[in-house]
Amino acid sequence: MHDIRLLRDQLDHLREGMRRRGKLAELQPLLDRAEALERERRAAITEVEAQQARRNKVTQEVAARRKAGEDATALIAEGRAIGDAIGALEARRNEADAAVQAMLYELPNIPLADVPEGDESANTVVSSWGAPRDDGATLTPHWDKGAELGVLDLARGAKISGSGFIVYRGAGARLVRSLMNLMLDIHTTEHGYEETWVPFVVNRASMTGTGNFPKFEEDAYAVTADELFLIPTAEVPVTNLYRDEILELSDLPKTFCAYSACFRREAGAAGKDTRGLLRVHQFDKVELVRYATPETSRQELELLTSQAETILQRLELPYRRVLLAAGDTGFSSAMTYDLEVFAPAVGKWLEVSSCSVFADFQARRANIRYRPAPGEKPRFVHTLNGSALAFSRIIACLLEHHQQADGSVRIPEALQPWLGRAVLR
RNA sequence: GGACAGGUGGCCGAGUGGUUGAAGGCACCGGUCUCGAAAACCGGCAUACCGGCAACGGUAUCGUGAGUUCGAAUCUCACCCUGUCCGCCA
Repeated sequence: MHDIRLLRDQLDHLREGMRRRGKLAELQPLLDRAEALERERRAAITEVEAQQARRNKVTQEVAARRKAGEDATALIAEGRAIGDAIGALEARRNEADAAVQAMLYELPNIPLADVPEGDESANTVVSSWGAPRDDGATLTPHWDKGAELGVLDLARGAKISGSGFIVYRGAGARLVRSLMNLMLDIHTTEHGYEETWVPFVVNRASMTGTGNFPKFEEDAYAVTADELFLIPTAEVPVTNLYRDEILELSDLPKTFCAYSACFRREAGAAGKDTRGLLRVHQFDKVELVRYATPETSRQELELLTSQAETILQRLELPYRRVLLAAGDTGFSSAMTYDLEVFAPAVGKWLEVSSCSVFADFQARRANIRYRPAPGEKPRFVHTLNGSALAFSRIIACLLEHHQQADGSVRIPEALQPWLGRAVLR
């Protein structure tokens, strides 16, 4: 969420950010209305407070007269009249305030200066590692290979839950557990992250804090009886760990990693790249989250992304780093790198990680602050997060990229101690 | 799920209708003292918003929301959370 003051002081900046996202035409009317409402809101506040000040004076005078044993009937009547007037004014103020808030919740973050403007066609490959296989036509797609090896059981997943819910079996199930161990161990021992284990359902305030709600509520599975929501990513519970808290400067950067299952309804995505493990309703992921100062957050995005890349290198999967253009950058994000791995049999680059810096967009929503120095006013932290990594697409890529001529699948060395074998056959 | 008890400032804690934004203590910041520190003493010390170039003025905030009242931390209702006991349970 944006600082409401942007609507008064930096409307041009806000407008320019929306333009670079390619959203100005769509959002211009909203911005105009928000700007007008914000003025109305302030006028209403001023009026309400003036009447409240009047009432406070009258009230105090009543007290004084009572104490002196004098009559206060007239004053009490006046107070009653003021009270009625305040009621009406307050309603007007609350209405304007709620309307402005609602609009602010609908405005995406402003992209950083080094984010290219335009839609996804302006996404830029900034680096790459390893060589994608060019013999994809001779390879078996992961959904067939997984079934053949007995590690994937898509049909039974669909039976017990629905399409997009995956059953891993045997070495496949152990592969999930192995990936979790590998990733968490690297991030805790080599990258210094604190390991956390967090709830997979959260309340509305948490979903709002990270920017998932209210705009994207339909993307989440809800436990309606308790008004709880299945997390789409561990980013939600972990970023909200310090919601409504004030950190010390010495606490920063604060860094967490967490495994979680991730739940996404994928409403509206039906039929699009949904084969096999490409797009599923429930998947597993290890997530990295950082709380940073505004001064270091941009640089920490580079660090975070490189830490995610470490995992891909250990898994010996060729990948590329893509800087998302403004129009393709997520709602809450100020700048995002996607990591994509080539799945040769599918013939596509699969997004296996998305690393973002949110500036103070999430921190303002979630009210996460830090004190720059003792006695100084708290400021909003900057938040970052990135998948490192999402398992399902990694498993798809492992099954395809590491396929051998005899139909077996080679297990990268880093994974072997956890999986207890060097080959799936 | 049931029965009690409770939610007050960074922390502890007083406060049951009228200068209480809130006593007192701790912590923190500045000063005196000291070679320096501790102790002692003096002073300061919430947040957000509105108006104002500023000085400053105003408003709100005692778990959350609604209500009663001229006036609510104090009274009423609903909800949330915490603790204890009981029940249930991996």
